[in-house]
Amino acid sequence: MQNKSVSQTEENYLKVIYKLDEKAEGKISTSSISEMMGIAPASVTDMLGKLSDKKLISYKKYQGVSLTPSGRKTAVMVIRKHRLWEHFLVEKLGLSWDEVHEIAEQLEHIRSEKLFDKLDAYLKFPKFDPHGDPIPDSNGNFTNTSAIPMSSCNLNGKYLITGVADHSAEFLRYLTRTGMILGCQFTVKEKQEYDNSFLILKQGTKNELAVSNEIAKKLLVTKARD
Amino acid sequence: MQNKSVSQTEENYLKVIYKLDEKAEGKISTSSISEMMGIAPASVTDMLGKLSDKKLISYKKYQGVSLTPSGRKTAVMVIRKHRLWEHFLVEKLGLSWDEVHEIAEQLEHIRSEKLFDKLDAYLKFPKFDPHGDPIPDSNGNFTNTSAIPMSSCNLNGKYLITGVADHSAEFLRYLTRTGMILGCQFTVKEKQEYDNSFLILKQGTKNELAVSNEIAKKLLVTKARD
DNA sequence: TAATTAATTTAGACAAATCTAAAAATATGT
DNA sequence: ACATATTTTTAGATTTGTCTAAATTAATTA
Repeated sequence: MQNKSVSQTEENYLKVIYKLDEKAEGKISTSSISEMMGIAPASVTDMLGKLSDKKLISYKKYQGVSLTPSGRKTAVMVIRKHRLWEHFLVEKLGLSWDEVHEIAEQLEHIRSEKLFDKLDAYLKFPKFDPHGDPIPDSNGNFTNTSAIPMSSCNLNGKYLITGVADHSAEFLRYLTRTGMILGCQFTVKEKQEYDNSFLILKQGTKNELAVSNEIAKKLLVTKARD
Repeated sequence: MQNKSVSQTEENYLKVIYKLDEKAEGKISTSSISEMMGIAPASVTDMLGKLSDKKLISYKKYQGVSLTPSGRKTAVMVIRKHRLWEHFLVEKLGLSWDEVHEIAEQLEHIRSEKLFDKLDAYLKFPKFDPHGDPIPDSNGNFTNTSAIPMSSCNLNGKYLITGVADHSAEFLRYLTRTGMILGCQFTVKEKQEYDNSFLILKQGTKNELAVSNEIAKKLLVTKARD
């Protein structure tokens, strides 16, 4: 009953299933996986059979899939590697947060326990990646955060930007341009009724900044003490 | 006339062809590639056809192969990536020189110009990897060295260990155990006629060390000023 | 140089991961 | 609840990189 080896492709499927599970939008369907991966539904069905044979997912035809403990662990370890590399690329090599995802997609499949133990230590066991996503530790445990979407901030509340819900390069570059980067503190000055947009005042600045509801939904914040 | 994309597998073939070319043992044959890669000769023939179609090698049936400029460039860039990563793994992460090869074999296929520019700068543009092999710069130029095998050292000559001709983990661990690591300086005290072994005195030590011809052939040294 | 041996290539097959088109199962709407 | 629409699966094909066995070419040796 050995750990059968898991291919890169299989790792990618598990990662996507994990992410769909995390979103908790009910059943994980063949089509949702197909759509997220840009792969034909028939190909997904095929792979689900293989992952099921390897006991990485449980799968009944037409009924959607779920991760087994072993499949979940594999997925979490891929995510751990991805986020550790992203941290490295930004903090050590000085790449920007909008250009590390693609590179980390490649690096996340490197196989070497020891490498990742050493990398983790070298980076001082970071808890979060450059987008504010938690980095699971070597046992697969995540740090819990109480981040909420900016769209649910209270008037006059003081918050800290701690994450993003949209990882696209375009969105990240928009945030960089407007100075809404991780760690930035702000106070909600106004909440517009008609379009749910905000006027915020960033700490250390003078001019208020308008933030649309679209943007606010994609920004994750935590309450700062006033 | 675009750069067609080169698969990981193709990169590995080009790297092996490059290394066989470097050894300059005459014609690069199907069987030498087969042997070095542990892949059946028939499979190699097949791949040579593909590489030839892509103009990465020139290949006439039964006549052996040689790299085209484009194939050589690809090979050199793979070697550059491999050696940069090895340097990183040893100097930054603290892995030992006998355990980095396998990991670098995976890392050498990561695609991102920018990553390697940044990594190179981060490592301060190293000229040599942990085994003393030269790291080509971003234009593919190698630093020239005048290393010779230790087996051709002169009696009473003073030398510096600067490289290895055998990269196996076993050999590297043997060197580590006996303290014959890169940068170590020594003087040749005796040269045995009957077995071509040496007695050397390492700088800063008191006891002479016996080095068999087998070992001496696999150690690369440069003359030190006396 | 002719015969034998060795190296190389060809032919045909296979596994992994994908595709398209068609069939089957499930879900939806009046 | 039945007809229709959607989702999922099956079937069969394709590409890449590999294999073994057989055929062909080149090299060696008697």
